[in-house]
Amino acid sequence: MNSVAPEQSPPEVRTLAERVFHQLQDAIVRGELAPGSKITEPGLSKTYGISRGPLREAMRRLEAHRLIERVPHVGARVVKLSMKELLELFDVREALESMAARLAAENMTREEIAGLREVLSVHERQADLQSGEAYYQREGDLDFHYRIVQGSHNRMLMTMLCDDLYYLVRLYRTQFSASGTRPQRAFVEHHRIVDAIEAGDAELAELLMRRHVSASRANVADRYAEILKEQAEATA
Amino acid sequence: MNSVAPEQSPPEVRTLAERVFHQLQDAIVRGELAPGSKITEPGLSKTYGISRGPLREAMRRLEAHRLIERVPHVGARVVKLSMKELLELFDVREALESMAARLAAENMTREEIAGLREVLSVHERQADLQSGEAYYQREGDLDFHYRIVQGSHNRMLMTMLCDDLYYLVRLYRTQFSASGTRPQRAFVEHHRIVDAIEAGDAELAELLMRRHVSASRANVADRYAEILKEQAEATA
DNA sequence: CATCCTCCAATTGTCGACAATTATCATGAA
DNA sequence: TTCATGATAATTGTCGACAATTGGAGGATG
Repeated sequence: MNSVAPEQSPPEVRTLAERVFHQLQDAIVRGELAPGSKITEPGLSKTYGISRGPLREAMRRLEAHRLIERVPHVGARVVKLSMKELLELFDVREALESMAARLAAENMTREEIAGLREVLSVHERQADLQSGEAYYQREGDLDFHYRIVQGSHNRMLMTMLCDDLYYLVRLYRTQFSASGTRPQRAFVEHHRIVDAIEAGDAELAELLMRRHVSASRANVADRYAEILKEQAEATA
Repeated sequence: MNSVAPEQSPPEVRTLAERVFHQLQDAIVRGELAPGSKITEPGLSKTYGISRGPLREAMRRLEAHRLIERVPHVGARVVKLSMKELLELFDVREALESMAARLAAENMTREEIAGLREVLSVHERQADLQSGEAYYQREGDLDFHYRIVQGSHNRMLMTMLCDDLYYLVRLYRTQFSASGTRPQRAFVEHHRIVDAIEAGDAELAELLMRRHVSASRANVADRYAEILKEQAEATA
């Protein structure tokens, strides 16, 4: 057991359209389909060996999940996150995930909390390993957030975060090749959040999660400012 | 000018699939398609005079917007909100709209604030009219929330709330025939929120919006508890 | 040389037909 | 009567072909 990425219970692949939807979703998030690149229906149709009917339905779902952008009679492109949009994403995450933490503190079962602690200990072991493997850390980070959202017992929140926003988060990580968020500091923050949840302190859990996401956002913004500065100096 | 319901800038009706999507969206929100009723593709295809291709794409969009629920090889039904799901919706709104109010306090322009005050004054005039017209009050309430979300200048938030959640809110209002939210109290709360936004007090705006949505949620929950109680007495 | 127009290839939008799956209902047995 | 069972009708999933729209190449014109 212990797959890093949380597995969907029913992968829902009973139809061609759903299968190709998941395949495309994966390809986009992994960066196999370059951000901003145009995707044509005949092209994908041949690549995946299906007709355009189911393909178009898959694309409609991708569009709804904000992974591609379509213009009528023109075509579709893989979404390309700007820094502005990335910061917007963080604001939305801050709002939703802090609410999730609050609800988790109120609703999580003992078993769920135990599972959450298990995730934490796995992360610590990885941190001890001096992991240069940023990938697993990143996925592990998402795993942590996943479980808290699940613990909120709010299906609407779960859908919004796990089915929609987290794919965008993954996409951002590949697009910006974002290696680092301060792992050690994040670990501490994760621990404190779990402590608050276990204590049933909803307000504190909410506040800590909010700071956690906000700090992550600030980190990204700072890194971006640095990059801009370096570029300016390079051209000068 | 001054349409109560905010008009989308480009109604995006360049294709059959989009037109029928909006038509169906409207029909569902208005209750013309009964909640929980099954909708078949041949049926709608004949009703709207289009083939099943574009219709299926429209249905995929409706599914993504949570207005219908589909099961592979079985069919689709108009969504029927349970009280549990309705309360979940309020939690999500509380998280997102309080964030929107905070951002609005930081980013709204003078013109936007003026427009917001205009909305308030329209509501007051309606309130003076002893309006039994709950409908306009409800739409006016959404208009108020719309403008604040717009004022956040966060496109992702705008899409989530205006394009997705607010249709569910409308749907709930028809399904539960929810006439009343404490209009007079809501007006006062609206005013205080605008005051905070105009003062640029992000924290206060956020807090007030949060309380506003939370109070609305509590109101719904109380009404529901009453109904349950009445039903229990009726059967007894 | 720049600008506009025309035509053409490619892509998207739409349609009707066929295949696969499911729900219904009638039939019969316990 | 009730339950299992199988045929049948209806609905969903998929496909290929045709129509409509777009973007660009190429040439004509100022």
